[in-house]
Amino acid sequence: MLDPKQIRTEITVVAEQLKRRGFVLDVIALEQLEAERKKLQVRTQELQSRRNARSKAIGKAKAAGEDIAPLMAEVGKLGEELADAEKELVLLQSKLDEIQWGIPNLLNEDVPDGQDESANVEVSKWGTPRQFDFKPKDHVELTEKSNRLSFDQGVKLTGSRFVVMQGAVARLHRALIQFMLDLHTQEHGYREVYVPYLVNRDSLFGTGQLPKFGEDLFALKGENEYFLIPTAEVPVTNLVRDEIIDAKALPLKYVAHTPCFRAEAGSYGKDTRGMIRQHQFEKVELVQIVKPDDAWRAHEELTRHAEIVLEKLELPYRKIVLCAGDTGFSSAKTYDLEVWLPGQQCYREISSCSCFTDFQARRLKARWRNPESNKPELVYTLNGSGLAVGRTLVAVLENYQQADGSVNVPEVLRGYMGGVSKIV
RNA sequence: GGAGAGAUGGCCGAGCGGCUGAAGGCGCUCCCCUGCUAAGGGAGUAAACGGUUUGUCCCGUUUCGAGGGUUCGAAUCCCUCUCUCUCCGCCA
Repeated sequence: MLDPKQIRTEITVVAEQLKRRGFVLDVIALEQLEAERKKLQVRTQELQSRRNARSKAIGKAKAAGEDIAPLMAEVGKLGEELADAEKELVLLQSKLDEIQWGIPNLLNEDVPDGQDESANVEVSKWGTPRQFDFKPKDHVELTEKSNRLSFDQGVKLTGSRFVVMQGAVARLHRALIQFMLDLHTQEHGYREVYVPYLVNRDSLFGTGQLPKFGEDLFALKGENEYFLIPTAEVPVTNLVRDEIIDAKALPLKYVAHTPCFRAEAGSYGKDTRGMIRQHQFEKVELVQIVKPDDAWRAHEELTRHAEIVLEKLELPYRKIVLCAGDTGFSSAKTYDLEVWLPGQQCYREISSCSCFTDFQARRLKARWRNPESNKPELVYTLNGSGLAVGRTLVAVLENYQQADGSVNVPEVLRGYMGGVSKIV
């Protein structure tokens, strides 16, 4: 969430900035609620103060052996008045909270204007799409005969948008995960973490999935209110919830491999073919917790770490910066990496790297102790896919396919494949 | 699943109706002392929110796992929940 103080004191500036996203802030309603809040809070606190003073006086009088009856009578009415004021204040505050929790993050000034993905801006391009001397198949066709990628079996076991992998493809998928984890831990300085795949409401609130985007989540039935994680961002970033981190410990750099579960209500009809959009997929996620001053440098660095995965796999990609209207709710700036898919003859998103400034940290109460002020201040959080494994698998299959339907194994993965250089 | 114990500040840990926002210790900051190091002496050190000022000064409120209750007054008493630990059972 945004700083409530900022919303209060610079409401027109905030509203103006949010307009870039196409978000309309109801300034008048907010100002009115705020004025009421102020009045009520001051009144409530005044009543509390008087109640406290009276109660203290009763204590003293009692200790001195004086008659406390008159004091007791005086404080009686005060209590009722106070209870009413408190109730009203709580109600009002919850209204304000609801509005504030629904306001997206302010955008970094580098973010280009635009309403939707058509306005995203390409930043760079790496590699050149391979020229095939045959018509390249997409990953579905490629694996059809061998049944190494079976959407029918996924449907049988669960339903649409689930997949079963077998044999060499399943192994390639696992190899990708190992390769990514090793790269990030050994060369990029991340700490590997293993985290729960089920999280509670507080965690989802902390990273911003709740209360606004609950329909994208799978929730468990049962005694406890648990949700399947839509990304490792949720459990990993929540590691710092309610913590005050020593300045010397920053930056924290975590990498985690987890499955991700997304209901994505409303996405039906889009990407129905193949494993581009599944309810369950694997991802290797990078998370950084940094000092505010380091955030933008860290954002470039983290994005670079994701790019390197693609480069080592020799997969052509481009890097784009999302425009104002396409940038996610919690993010201040997002780069997407898009990999070339010969089967679709286009670039498709394979990584999304975002800087959330203090937006998540404020919800998380994630702070660090700034040695300059010696006071706790909010950290900045970042994350990015490094990479989405399912889509990387698709990219490898399609880019490394041969005319005979076999697939070469990328050089860097062969060690993870027991030396196998080709999947027949 | 059964039985018991517990949850207090950055950390450890006392308190068990008013004088406690909270003893003591550790850590941290500043100062003094000692030729480095080690040791020692002194002072300070919770957060959130609001008012006020925009001066990091002052005033107030809230917070001792969470929520409710008793009371003029709750860290302290009662109820519910969550979590942690110990023992037993079961289990990868």
